[in-house]
Amino acid sequence: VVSTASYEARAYGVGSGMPLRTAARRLPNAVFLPVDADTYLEVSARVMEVLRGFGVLEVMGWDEAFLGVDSADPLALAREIQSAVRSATSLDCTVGIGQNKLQAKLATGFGKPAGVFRLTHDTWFEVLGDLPTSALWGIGAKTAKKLAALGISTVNQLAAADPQHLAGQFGPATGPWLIQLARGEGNSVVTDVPYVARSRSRETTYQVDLTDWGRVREEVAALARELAGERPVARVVVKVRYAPFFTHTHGHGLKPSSTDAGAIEAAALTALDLFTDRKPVRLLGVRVEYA
DNA sequence: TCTGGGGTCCTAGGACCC
DNA sequence: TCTGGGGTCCTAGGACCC
Repeated sequence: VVSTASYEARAYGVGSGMPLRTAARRLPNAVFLPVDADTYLEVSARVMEVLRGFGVLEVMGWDEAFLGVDSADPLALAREIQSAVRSATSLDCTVGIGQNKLQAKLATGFGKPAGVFRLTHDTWFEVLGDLPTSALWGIGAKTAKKLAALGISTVNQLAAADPQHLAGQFGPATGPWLIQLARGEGNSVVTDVPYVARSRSRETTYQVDLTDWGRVREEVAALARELAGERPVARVVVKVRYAPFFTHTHGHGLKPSSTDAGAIEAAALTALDLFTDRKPVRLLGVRVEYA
């Protein structure tokens, strides 16, 4: 699928997640480039180093980070950051400014491409109030649809909703959290403490569906072995996507937890044994959860 | 439009215990 | 013989994000 697309390509309806076949049909003369993860990682590290010079940095991915800064003139600081990144890497970036991470994240969307945008508690509703709930960071297509069925379509409407009612519909944590989102309220703590992963996984979609279960076992064993490392594994979860795109998972705990590749492989195969369906397999995945 | 790979967090139901 | 109420843990699935 398409990882990302230039703004020129987006104008023709090509974007992230789209099957390459579809993209090629919409834009037959587009330039298609392979993913070059090593280069992205290297350039990302250079950008992050520049940003670290400006404040507390919380890295969110290859191309995104929160910077914790108090500034009397945040717009000027944003321009400074952009020119520092540009001179170090010749890359453009967008800076979103907010009074918390939610506001900064959403402001970034309004600043693209390569601009600066600022959101505050005072401007929140004026900018976002009439937008669909899916404009919020954390509300996707499914939740937006469910909210719409309850008569809640805009950010304003969600901000005015009853937390108890939404708790009943979405669960005790998620319901009230949705309303906080709509009010522009959220965490403003930016932290640079090194992130410790809860899990690691490997998965593969096969170009030709797997029909031989012996082969399925071999593939799962190989994926599991790739995940063995320094950290003790407490649980192994196997994912199987059958040809018609139905996906299921089964897991198996390791007691005691272990770093041993053989033990991790054995746990994966035990989990795989919980699958009894022998339909053609499109994807296999293994995830290890750390103690 | 026939749908990648790597993650996180929350929910609901069942098992089990007191 | 069948039963309440509360709590914790485990598991599979769902939703979302980069």
